[in-house]
Amino acid sequence: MDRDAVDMILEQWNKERPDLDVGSMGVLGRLNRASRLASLDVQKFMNQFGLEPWEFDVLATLRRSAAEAPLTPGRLASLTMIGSAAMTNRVDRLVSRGLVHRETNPENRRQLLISLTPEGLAVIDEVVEHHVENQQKMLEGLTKSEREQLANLLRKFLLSNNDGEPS
Amino acid sequence: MDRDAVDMILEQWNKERPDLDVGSMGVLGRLNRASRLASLDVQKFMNQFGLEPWEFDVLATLRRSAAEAPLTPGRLASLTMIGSAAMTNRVDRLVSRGLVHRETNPENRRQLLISLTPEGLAVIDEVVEHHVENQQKMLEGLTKSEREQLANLLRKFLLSNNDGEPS
DNA sequence: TCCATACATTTCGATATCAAACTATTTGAT
DNA sequence: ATCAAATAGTTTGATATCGAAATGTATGGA
Repeated sequence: MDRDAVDMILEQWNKERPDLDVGSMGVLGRLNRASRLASLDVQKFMNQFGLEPWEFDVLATLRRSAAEAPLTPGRLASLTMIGSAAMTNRVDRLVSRGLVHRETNPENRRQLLISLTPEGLAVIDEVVEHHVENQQKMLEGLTKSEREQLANLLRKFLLSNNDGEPS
Repeated sequence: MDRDAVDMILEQWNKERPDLDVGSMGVLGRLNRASRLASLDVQKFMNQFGLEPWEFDVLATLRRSAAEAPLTPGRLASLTMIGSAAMTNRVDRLVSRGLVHRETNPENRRQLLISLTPEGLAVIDEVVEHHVENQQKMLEGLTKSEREQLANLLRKFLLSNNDGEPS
């Protein structure tokens, strides 16, 4: 197995601070870098479709939640793990692009209901297809069995650290 | 094995778009969530020491690079994976906190050399010790063997996607 | 009915980032 | 030696985010 950037960092620490056990840093450092790398790839990919990653995020969340849609801004915010203030901004722009609808809930006028327009539905249904293909390409360096191992280890990590499931 | 938030998302996709193979989304989605979770933990941890994560990042990079220090802002920026403009800002504030030194390189006056002050050295040497302990806690849910597997799988992912090693 | 309280969302102020423009210095070709 | 191109860092302007305060709406008890 070849060495990566994190191996070098750990080696530097071992030279400077041999008293530290940096094994965990090897895991969490790579977790960070891998996530960043994947995000950059997604960014480049989405831009080819004229979308920002956050736009894809919102549209995809609405699309896959069709069974419980329409969603409120608050629920959308918690599902996409951003604050409600940021979601106001996102919805604003998606509305002005004609991809989502924002209407007050007649049954509770404190709430707004956000739903995909026909245009938004068409966009997300098209893009998500290419998106999963692109994700498969990103993981081509791993065998099917390795991908499953990785998913299982990450799931275990998430569960053991109380990853907040969307309530 | 218990189910996590990503399992639910994949299930939603399977209901709405059974034609899509979302296996890879299971890997990359968890990668994102895990990285985010770890970052939030680090943020909370660092705040207990009166540091922001970005401050720790810069100090740690300088500390572990002692053999090749002092570093220029540009090199620091590339090692910490941010733009040079952001590094100008970071160094400004670390200087004003008295944790690093900024001086022009007499041998090439285009460059600046950034180095830890004695105070900065004391801070990072203290904090990094607790930091690795905290990281170990985060990974307590995995066995030693699982942690190694995870590191190896992530390394393979990084290498197969040309993770830019710091030149 | 009225009002205090709770809730959902938006607005505001502050922060950190990036890309592009700008300044200063060095290098290299003539 | 001179000047154009390359390099290093900073400044500027725009963007997205967050937490806290503000706005508007609903609920429940007196």
